Amino acid sequence: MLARYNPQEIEPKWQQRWAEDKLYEVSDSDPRPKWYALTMFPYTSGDLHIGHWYAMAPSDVHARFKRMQGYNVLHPMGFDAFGLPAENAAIKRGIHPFTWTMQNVVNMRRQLKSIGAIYDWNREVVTCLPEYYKWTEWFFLKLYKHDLAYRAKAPVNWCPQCQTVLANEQVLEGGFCERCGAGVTHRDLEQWFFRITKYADELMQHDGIDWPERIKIMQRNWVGRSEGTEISFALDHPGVAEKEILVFTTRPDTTFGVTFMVLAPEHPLVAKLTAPEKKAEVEGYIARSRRATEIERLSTEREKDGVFIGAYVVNRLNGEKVPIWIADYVLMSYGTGAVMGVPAHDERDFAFAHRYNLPIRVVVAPSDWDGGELEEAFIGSGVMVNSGQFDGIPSEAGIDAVTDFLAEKGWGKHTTSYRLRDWLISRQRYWGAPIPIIYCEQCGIVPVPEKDLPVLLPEDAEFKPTGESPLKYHQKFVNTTCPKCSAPAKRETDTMDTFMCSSWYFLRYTSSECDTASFEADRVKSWLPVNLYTGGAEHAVMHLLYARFFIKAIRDIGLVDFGEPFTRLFNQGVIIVERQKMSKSRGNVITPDEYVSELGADAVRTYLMFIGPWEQGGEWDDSGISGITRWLNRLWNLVLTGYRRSKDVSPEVRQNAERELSRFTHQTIRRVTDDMERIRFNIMIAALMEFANYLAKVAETGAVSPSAWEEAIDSLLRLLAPTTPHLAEELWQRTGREYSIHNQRWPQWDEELAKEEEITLVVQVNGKLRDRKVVPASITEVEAMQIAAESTRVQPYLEDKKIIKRIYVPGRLVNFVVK
RNA sequence: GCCGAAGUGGCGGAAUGGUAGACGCGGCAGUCUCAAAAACUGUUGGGGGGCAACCCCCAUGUCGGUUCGACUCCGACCUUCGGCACCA
Repeated sequence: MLARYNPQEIEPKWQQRWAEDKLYEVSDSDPRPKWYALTMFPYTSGDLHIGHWYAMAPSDVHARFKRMQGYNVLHPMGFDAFGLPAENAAIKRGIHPFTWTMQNVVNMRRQLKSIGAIYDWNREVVTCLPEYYKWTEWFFLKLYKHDLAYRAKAPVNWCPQCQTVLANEQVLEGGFCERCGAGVTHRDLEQWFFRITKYADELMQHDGIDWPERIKIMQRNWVGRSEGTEISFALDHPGVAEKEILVFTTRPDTTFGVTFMVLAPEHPLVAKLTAPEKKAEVEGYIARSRRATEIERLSTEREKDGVFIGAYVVNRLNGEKVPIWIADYVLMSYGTGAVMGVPAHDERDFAFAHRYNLPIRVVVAPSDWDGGELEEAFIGSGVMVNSGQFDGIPSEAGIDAVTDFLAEKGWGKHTTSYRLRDWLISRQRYWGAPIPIIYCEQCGIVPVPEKDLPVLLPEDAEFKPTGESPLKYHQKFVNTTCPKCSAPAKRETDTMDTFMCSSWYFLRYTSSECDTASFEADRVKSWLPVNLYTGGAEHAVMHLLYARFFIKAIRDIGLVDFGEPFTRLFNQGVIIVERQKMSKSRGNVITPDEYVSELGADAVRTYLMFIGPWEQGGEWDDSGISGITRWLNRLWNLVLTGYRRSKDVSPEVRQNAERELSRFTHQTIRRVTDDMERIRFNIMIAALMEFANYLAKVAETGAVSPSAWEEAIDSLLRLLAPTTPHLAEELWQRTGREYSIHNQRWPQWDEELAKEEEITLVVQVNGKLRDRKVVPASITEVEAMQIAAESTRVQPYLEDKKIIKRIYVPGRLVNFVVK
């Protein structure tokens, strides 16, 4: 009696054996070529959900595939452990963020082990441990020293009721505090930034890296480079030192059409320029705009409103007085925080001018223009009019002509502007890596000396529900002495954005036990850059852009010798539940644990890969998982039920059957290998299913020799090993093969053996399918044409018609175009 | 709103300019069984025709275009998903 497939028994057994044998321990000195397969590490949210499995299981399959191909594979795992939810747990449930996080780590590590992946746990990193964040702080000091970190004012969400800073996530739709419901406003704080904009141009380049086109496009749009002109408008206002306001425009050719100027409400000149009688209105408008989110402010659908502040600038090109307005569709963080209003040639300005009855002056004439008023903004090109000495010039040429003229006069210059802003890393929170800076009254900003790192998070911080950053009220933490002059001084109480922790964790995996450096240079040199980085598509822009910036920055500092951290990138799609992204706060989390304990890790791994293209993700639906379980059972029975050769098979039939078996085997190896390389897991599984179905038929007929059968089974098991590591190992052992299958080589295919002998030739008339003919693969064009023309199914469509064209696609079809 | 994707049987999907629906789920019929479950076998896009082997027409979100030929390329629109800088 054949034993039943029992994953509950074999999976723990092999996981234990592999661990005992240290099968997946990675050696740095292994002479084989290296392959670094990195999966984005999970945030320590508490439980591994099915979305995590969707990220981890397929990437493990690919890493195992590379391993069998003969690479020394590093496929590490760790935890992104700082962040907001830990602090929320502290406030809500009175549990310390460290305790909460480490409990989660323990649970998630256990869950991760159930996947049956090749993680080498000796290399695990946990970003909230001092031995890790010491080096996060160290990197901050490096960036600071090389002038890549600076302080500036920036707005934060502020709840006046709770007296606290809120994350965007904590602000409900309509701008209300999630905790108390009060209206959230923005408040400016002095904060730390990294100069990512210094690398804007380089970040737009993705030369030499194999990334999905859509991700590259998103990153380029995020950086948003735009060529234009900075124009100075003359300012002469009593009691104001500034003598100009700068604007950025991509359309200097329309400068003669300026009829107003718009400043961002946050613009520093607004307070100085506002006329006394306008003060109340302006301040009211500013207060309102401080409550709007950036998405709201930039929406092109929202009605543009604004307020005249009662002051003017002068357009130097024509000497005209131009009224200054403020409007919240202008952001302080883009360009110069000021735009010139050219209603005739910009849609937003047109709407704005209409609303407030501002003049609309045409300065670029549309080709069919009658000199009258415009129905809508004309944003195309034409001939310049009403533009002084530039009249008659085509507006495209006018862009340079006006810019050159302005530059000559010292009134402007060609410049490049970016949508990308510098990276704000300050967080007014406890649970993050402290920013290692000390403020001394005498010496100013003083970095913590490297020998004093890490700046430790105090364990006994208070998590008052209405407080600000707990560090701010922790006297022992705040009060220190200046490293330079030893006078009493205060520590920075903000911590770092967690994207900082995740910008270098992949370096740490190479040297996780090293306590004398952030990483060992020779180990990073041999492992990095990462060969294949996989993770959620939700990280397409921010994390991936920050990590690229970080590596470029430390390359220029001289710490690494490469500029791109991830050679190949693959973003899997998002698993959604009830049409929404899975998240604890939405309460729609699907845990894999029950599936794993009931059906086994191999079944869950396989199912997740089978449900569709990995990059697409999709709605979670477990209705098909039984198909995978059935298939694994069939594989078990197929391999373990002894093969019986049929006696009444002629030598000729046997020879044909064996040739066909070998062809199918080699075609399958080719398909599976190709699908693995191209990360097309769903059709890879389908190919394996087809192979297994075919083998079942072969077993039924018994037409091939036992040795031919064994050869096919051998290939099948090797092809299965990455996807179903436990099942493959068990079957490998039960069929008397040498432990471990995971140290075996990936099978090779022979192109000759895989070759088809026959093809189906499709015959079309005017592109419509009319017949199919099975013909030898070696058929010539002349033969194919003849067979096609002679087809009795095709003939009726050719009668009384003239063939005007014959199309032949070798190995595929013949198409007669008739009239 | 802006940026990036996706839309194909009852369902997940396959087909990357050349046979639409591979593979799987579900359904239906059968085998086994006292019965059921499991397992196995067959069948399964819609409509029409034929006793039958089969044949014809329609069909890839909507509308239009390019091409001998379009799920695939181009344009417009609709719907859904991801991101929008403090969730990570």
